[in-house]
Amino acid sequence: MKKVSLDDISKELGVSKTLVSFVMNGRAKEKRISDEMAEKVLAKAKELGYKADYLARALRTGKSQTLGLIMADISNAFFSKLARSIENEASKHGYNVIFGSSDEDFVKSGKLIEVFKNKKVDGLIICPTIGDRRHVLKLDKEKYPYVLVDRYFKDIKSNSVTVDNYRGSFEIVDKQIKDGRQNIAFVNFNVELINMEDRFRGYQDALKSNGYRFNEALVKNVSFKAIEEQTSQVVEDLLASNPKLDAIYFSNNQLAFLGIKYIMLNKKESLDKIHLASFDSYDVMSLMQVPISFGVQPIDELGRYAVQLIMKQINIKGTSLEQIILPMQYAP
Amino acid sequence: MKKVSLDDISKELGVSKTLVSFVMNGRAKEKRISDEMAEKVLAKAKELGYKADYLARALRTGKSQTLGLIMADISNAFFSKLARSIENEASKHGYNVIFGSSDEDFVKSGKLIEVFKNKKVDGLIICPTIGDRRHVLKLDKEKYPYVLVDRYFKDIKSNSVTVDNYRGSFEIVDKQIKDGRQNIAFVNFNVELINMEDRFRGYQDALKSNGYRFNEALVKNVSFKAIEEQTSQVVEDLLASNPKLDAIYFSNNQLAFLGIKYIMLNKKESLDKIHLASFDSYDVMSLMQVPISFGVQPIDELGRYAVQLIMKQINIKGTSLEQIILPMQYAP
DNA sequence: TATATTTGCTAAATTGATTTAGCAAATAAT
DNA sequence: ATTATTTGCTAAATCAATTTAGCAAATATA
Repeated sequence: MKKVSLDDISKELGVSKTLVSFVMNGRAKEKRISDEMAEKVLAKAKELGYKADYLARALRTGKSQTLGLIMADISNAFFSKLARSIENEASKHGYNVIFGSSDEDFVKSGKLIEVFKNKKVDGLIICPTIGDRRHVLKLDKEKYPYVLVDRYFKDIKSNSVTVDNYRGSFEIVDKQIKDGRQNIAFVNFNVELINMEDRFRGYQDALKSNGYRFNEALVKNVSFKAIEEQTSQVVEDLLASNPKLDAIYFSNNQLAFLGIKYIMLNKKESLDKIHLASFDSYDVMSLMQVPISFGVQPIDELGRYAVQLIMKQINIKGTSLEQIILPMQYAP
Repeated sequence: MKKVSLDDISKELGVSKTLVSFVMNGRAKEKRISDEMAEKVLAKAKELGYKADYLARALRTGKSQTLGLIMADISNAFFSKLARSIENEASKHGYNVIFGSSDEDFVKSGKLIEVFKNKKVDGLIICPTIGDRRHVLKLDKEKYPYVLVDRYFKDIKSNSVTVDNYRGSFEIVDKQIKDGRQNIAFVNFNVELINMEDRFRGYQDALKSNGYRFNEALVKNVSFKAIEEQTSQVVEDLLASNPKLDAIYFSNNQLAFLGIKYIMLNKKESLDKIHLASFDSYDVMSLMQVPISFGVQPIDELGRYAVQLIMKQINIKGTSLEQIILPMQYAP
């Protein structure tokens, strides 16, 4: 007793559904439909509570008014905020968002891409892992609209929105040095993400530009799959084998959280001598009674620009690709 | 050069697409299609890289293999974890999730419900606000599959998965009292959410069962729209006007976070005398150097059961409605 | 007055699947 | 040998829109 179709309206009015369709799509003038007829149609549509069926329209037009969003893990604060920003901006354009988490696993993301394409999303917003390189190349070849967020590939020209990971990381480490820290450890993800690489370079160059030598022993890599145990292990190692250590810099919020957790529960006393830093943060970080400095990512803009780029790509054919790099913000 | 349709396969093999469709849906036996023909079809489908078009299928069958998820705000830790759990479970059933945030605003959620229905999601998972009552009733009338999560309506029989807010709240306050706190303030949302009400009742009854009298002046309500300023204000008031105050109990994670934030930045010294409690938590809460006790919600189960209920509703007609109430877990 | 143009509208194809109803031919039963 | 059943397959309708091509009637132009 629910669904009202174009047919229902056209039959009630004794006109063709072509006409109704034109009116409903605001093409009445263009298709020179008389004003009175257009009004009658609109009135009847309102009366019957007509809503165009997205699926039917999408099938015919190939446009679903839906974006696909693929991130490592929506339950991570960074990504969930990003998702919200993307949702908001998409909504302004009349779009909804269908999402999936890849857990930094390109097999998962590959499947998600295929399914989303098959569900005819009008564009994909992807936080890719290294392994997504071939998926991205495929999208390029197919000319499927997509935007990379937070990460990108140096040698693939894509639409992308990222923060200036190198600069941000440099500033954070530089500040540590200016504040007098001499032995700064770096805890990074071992996934070969371009942004992780850039953060590493920022760390190295900040040392170099201050005349410090790079010490291999102070750099630790942690695997995403065993992030909790390995972060603990790595922090334990750093504390145990570097008596002069006076700072630990974590390359993202998860690592920082786990590192802090380990220290708070096991080596709280070490905080007297050791300062902490994190590229990325959680809201609560500033409230923790821990000596920590951190970067703040412009997540809102990240999402907003991502949607804006994908919208251009979708709506304007022949739009050129853009790489947007946003500056970091800082705290304490 | 991309899309391979049933027609393509049927033409290449010189058979009807009916046959191809049957084979692709695993109904070859049932439709007594010869084994060799079935094999030929499958081989050709593989060769051409055929993937059924979800939209076309959805249009015909009315099933989109997509769930609609409506929550207050996906960027909130509670909801983003819930979303992830829902995503995981949905994926096991071959479903994707399209989401939207309502900001506790029933106009927004109403629109989201309409759009998602129009996009033919097979079921809705909703964290409703009070105002969603009529939306839920409408869904009932239309027999549209939905599940309420985290919140429900006492007088509407729905599928729902919630935690035992009353019991959880009671336990938290009871523990405060057992630990010697005598003047326990309660900071709550002023939205008339059933779970907020239940938490309030739990607070009241814990006081009563311990022979304490309920003190109106210790209960403060905060509006969702001005949550940050009001929480600060309310905490300031409580501290200022109740010299005997020895505990503040926040009814959810956001309030607790903002309350802690205010105290840490403005009234840190008060923490000597005052203990904090929160119904709900953030991961980091246990690491904050703050005297706090909190409940831990079984978010994973919340999401898992929600999807399981909606799947039953979708797949088995005449399934009866279930109300699942999960026990809380606790920390410190 | 004859031709051209504009106005207002419609039939039918299309999108890509699912599904109902049913047709020949082959096999089985009587 | 005749009827009944089974086997293997297909045509066409359907889902609900969009869009192309085009038809009469009314008006304008020559």
